[in-house]
Amino acid sequence: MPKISDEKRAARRAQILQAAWTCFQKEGLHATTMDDIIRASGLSAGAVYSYYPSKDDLILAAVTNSLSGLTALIAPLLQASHSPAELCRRICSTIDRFAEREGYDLKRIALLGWSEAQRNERLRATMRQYYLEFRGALSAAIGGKDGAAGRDSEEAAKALLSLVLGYVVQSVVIGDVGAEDMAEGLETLGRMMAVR
Amino acid sequence: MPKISDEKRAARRAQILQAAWTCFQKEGLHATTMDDIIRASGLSAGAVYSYYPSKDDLILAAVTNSLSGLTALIAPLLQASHSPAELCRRICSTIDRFAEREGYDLKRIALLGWSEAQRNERLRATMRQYYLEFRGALSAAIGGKDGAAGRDSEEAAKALLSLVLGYVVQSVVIGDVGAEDMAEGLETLGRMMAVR
Amino acid sequence: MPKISDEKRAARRAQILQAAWTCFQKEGLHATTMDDIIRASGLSAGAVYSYYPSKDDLILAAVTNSLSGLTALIAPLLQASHSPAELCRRICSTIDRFAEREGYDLKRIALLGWSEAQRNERLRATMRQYYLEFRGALSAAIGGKDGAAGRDSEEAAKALLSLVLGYVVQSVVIGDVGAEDMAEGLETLGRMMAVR
Amino acid sequence: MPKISDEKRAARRAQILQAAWTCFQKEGLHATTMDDIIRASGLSAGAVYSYYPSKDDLILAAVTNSLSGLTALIAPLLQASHSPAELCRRICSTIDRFAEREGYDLKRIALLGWSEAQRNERLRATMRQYYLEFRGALSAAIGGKDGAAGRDSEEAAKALLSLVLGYVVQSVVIGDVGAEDMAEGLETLGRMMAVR
DNA sequence: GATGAATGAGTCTTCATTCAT
DNA sequence: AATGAATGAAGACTCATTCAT
Repeated sequence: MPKISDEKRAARRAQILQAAWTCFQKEGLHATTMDDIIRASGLSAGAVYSYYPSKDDLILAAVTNSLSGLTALIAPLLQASHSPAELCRRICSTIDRFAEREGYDLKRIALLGWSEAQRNERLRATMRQYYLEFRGALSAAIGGKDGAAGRDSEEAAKALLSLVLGYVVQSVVIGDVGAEDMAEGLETLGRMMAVR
Repeated sequence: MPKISDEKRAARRAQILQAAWTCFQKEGLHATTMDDIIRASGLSAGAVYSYYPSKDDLILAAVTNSLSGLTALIAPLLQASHSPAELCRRICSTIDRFAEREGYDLKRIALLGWSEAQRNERLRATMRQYYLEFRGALSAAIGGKDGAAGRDSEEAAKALLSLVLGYVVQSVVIGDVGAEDMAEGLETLGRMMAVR
Repeated sequence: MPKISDEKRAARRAQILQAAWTCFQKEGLHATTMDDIIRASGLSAGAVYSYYPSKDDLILAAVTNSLSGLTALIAPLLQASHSPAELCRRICSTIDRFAEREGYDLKRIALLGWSEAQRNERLRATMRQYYLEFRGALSAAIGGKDGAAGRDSEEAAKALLSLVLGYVVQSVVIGDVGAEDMAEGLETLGRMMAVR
Repeated sequence: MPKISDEKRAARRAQILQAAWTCFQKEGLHATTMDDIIRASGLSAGAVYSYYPSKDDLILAAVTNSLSGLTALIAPLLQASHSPAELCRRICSTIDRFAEREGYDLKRIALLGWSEAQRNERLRATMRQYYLEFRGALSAAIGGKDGAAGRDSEEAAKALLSLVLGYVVQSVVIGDVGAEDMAEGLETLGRMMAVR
């Protein structure tokens, strides 16, 4: 029987993760020092290190956690039957809503994560896996509609994922895009190609 | 060594930038030390610092330089009349080709830049400006075709840019996408929406 | 290492300050590197920096500390009633004695401090305040004797302070003066002026 | 026959020294970089180094030069017959006047020099020699009056020199003293001792 | 003689991590 | 289990001096 209950442990981990998130997104992954996180968490250095044995673990956990949090929110959207544009709009909106939570902006974390993934093997593998699964779900959601899964819906899912990822980039780097833009832009592009 | 010629100066700057690129993309922006760059450049610390007064300047120059190099390659594509899917394919292909140059991968630099832009004012402004102009050119290239500029082609350009940015992200983070996927995926999505 | 006691903290600060003093007076303020001090203190770089956040802080602390140490020694002299010459002799002797402590020469520190004060705002303010107070006490000690405070004793205090400061300079730069010289020199000057 | 005339050489040396003075007094001896001096002098690095082979030489030259400049101004005062107080007033006034010259404050240079002398053998020897001679002249000027040179006038000269040196320190560090204060303060002290 | 670009050892400081208490 | 003081290996940057042209 551990001296500390499992719930307590989980609560501590969440507390630390929350502090890390807040710091990471405010300062970036590298400009954030362990001391920043330690202070923000209200715990001692030793305590933080007993829960997360290194800064890299904390980064991995922060990214993983935010990714799976998002998945939970998006999964339901993929069950219903929507047009690609509608699906795109809903996914982007959901990301926006997720991003608005106190002290935590998923979009910024995402950009930080992609950057970090380039030199962090474990993080890269985790993110790769996540995006692969997400894209698979996207493919199923699209392809399921007309039974024509396979190559076509794979490519469509890649394009759709790009729209979502590109939306995140534009939001953070340019800042003047909304979920509507993606959906309606996609429809316009569709019409332009149909005209031919 | 009396006054150095302007060409020589430019050559030195390029030499340093090349060294910085190589290191940045191999190690990431922060894991790369000035010492790495100095050693890779074959110059002394003082020499490097006399050309670029700080690491941040070097980062800004590396990103700016890669962005404008890309612009030069992409601009011609925007003059010809292509369908959105075709345009998308060509842009992505061009990025791929640009990325294949020795010791220099634009896509990775892009991800690093987006991440860094979040805490580097100057870099953020520079990138924002660049993407805004690129998207403007995209809008003109699309809208010009059927005379329907304005809101519609703005949104279409936003979607198209997302496709390209998302392509970059998927290339680096997942690694299994090609320019074809974006183009054909977009066409499939168009068909799916037309069917309705 | 859990919370350290206040005495221990103070002891550490003193230990570092002592190391700094020794180095400063041996090498001068700027020729002394933080590494010198760190090595002399027997602590690690991080430890030293956790007690004094910068080299400037260490300089300020070293000067302030030596000034206030001296004050404690001189204050009693100002209570008793002495002729100006006698007062001058006693102050200079006290400085000499203070200077003889192991690894610490107040006179040299003083010269270093005056020099540094010219480009260190905080140090300048601190020293100015100290000398002003010391001169005030001198004025009171002199003026109190014959009830003639005011302008006269102010000027006399300025002259007396000069005698002391000049004694410090001559001691360090020339090296052939003693407390006696100041006292008897002053008396001689007095006699020379009285004769007229 | 040198390629450059002797006058030209001397002019160049003076030009460099003037630049050095200005920088030294503005920034201090160590905060002034050779580059500062080089830029202020309007010459090239190589040129400056051909006239003064090191920064230490420049420091020594700047201090020596200012000391001998002062000597020239003070020497005449020592010829005339003045009371000690009067002599003190005149010397201090002369220093003040000397200090007011454009871009050059003797007092500040003096403090910098004393500090530097502690770790610069050559500078220390030079200054020591200068002050010894100055004090000798002082002793002669005082002692000459009543023919009683020797121990008494030696001590009186030491005290008088202290008055002057202390005046410089108080001027720079406190800032509220004038030549009058020294003279009248000395007279007051004399009277106070005579009363006894 | 003059130039100024280049050198590179040396400076101050930070910060992820450990471990004695 | 928890604490937080201590560690020390880097890191970014500077600057007196040199020497090829």
